[in-house]
Amino acid sequence: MTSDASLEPRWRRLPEERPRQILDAALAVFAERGLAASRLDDIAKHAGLSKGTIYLYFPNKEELFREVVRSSVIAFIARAEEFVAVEPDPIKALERWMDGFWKWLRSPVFHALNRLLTTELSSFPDLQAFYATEVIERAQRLVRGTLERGMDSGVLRRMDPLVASRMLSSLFVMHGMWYHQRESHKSIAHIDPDVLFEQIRDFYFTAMRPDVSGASDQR
Amino acid sequence: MTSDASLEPRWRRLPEERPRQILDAALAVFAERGLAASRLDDIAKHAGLSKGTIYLYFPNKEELFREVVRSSVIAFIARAEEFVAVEPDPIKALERWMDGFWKWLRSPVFHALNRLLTTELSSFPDLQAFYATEVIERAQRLVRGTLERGMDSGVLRRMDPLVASRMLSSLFVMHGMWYHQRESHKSIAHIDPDVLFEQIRDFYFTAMRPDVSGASDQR
DNA sequence: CGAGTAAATTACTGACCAGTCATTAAGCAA
DNA sequence: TTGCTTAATGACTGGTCAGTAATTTACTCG
Repeated sequence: MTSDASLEPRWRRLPEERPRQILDAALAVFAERGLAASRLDDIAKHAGLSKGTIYLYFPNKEELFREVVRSSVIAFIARAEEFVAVEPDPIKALERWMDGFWKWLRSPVFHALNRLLTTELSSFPDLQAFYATEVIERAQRLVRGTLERGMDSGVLRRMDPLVASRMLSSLFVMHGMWYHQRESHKSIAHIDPDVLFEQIRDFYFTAMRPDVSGASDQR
Repeated sequence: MTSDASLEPRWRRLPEERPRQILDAALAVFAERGLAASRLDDIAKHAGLSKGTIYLYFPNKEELFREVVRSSVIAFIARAEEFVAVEPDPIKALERWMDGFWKWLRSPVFHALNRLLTTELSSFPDLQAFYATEVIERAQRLVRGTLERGMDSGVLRRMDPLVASRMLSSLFVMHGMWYHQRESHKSIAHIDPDVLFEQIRDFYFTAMRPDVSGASDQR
């Protein structure tokens, strides 16, 4: 309409930014419709590009998917590392982990990634292996270490730390998933996320409180 | 080859059994590939039929999917009802519920249904509503009642029973999901399901054991 | 400014698959 | 056995979409 608008180029050359844009758009679209139902044209439109452009940066749909998962998983690891405070008090360290974890679980990226992983991962053994070692085992090792410190110092009851870490994850991850499905989980829908967090945290620490006999320090 | 074989009809008329056969096959195929990636030809082959036959019993793919979910969910409810023992002792009642629930969670049907629900449910508001009221709320009400009885009689610590039931479900459902993803969850892979069950049950009951101080008031 | 090149677009093709329908065959009844 | 009903088949069609390639457009540098 105006001369300003007519001087604007229809599109710009941004080879540096394209991969990131495409991956972000692809994650969103894949998460909503699944791998098979996602059309490359939709991803392109979502990224404000044309389909052909995607093929300049990724060889095909499947490889784009691989890269989406890989990059998201790596982002998760990076973030997980942040949660791990260099905190001598194991209870405080756990609380910081829980807090960071809960924030992550409520993010759209977790929701998207989780949906993709639960459905498509079995078709991609390489991604599955990557996820198993680089996310699950790594995160578990991290939490387990803190839990062991808590048990050694007597602020947590003694039990298999691997089991203890699995229980912790169960509670948080499941609530994270429900949080994103509030439509079907009405009992969660109206509860403030922070309250939800406290419920989970308190429940866990109650389960882990030291045995009756040594009632020295309680949190 | 033999006269016996040549006398066998190429196919049989079984109008009574077809719908069930098709639904079973469809659940299996949908669960493995998702709605969009599942080909009607595959479902037909899986059921030992031709594609055309499916269209004699279901108007289209989407409606077949709806019916698959509906019938599976109804089967779940029926089964859930079985778990609820008419057991006066709330602890024993809970244990029976846990046992039945854990068996169900480990079944292929749960795995299939769960995958479908997490991915496709958002596109089917009617199914979502059905699932919310007929499964989640109903099951929750059931467990909550038993928990309340346990709290009243003093064998369980007092807390919001709705929260207590959510925590119970979290632990079991999440472990159920991991059980079906043992490939990615190596720490679970080598553990006997019964041991896993005991770990979850014990953890939960420890979390719910009555407070240290007031071990007196029993009714 | 052009001329060159790299980025992005768009129109196209071939494969795939949901849904249809004309044909075949099973089973039944007389 | 024959003829009728209807279950079941499978070849076919039309639309959709991944991937390609010819073309256009933005940018750069002499």
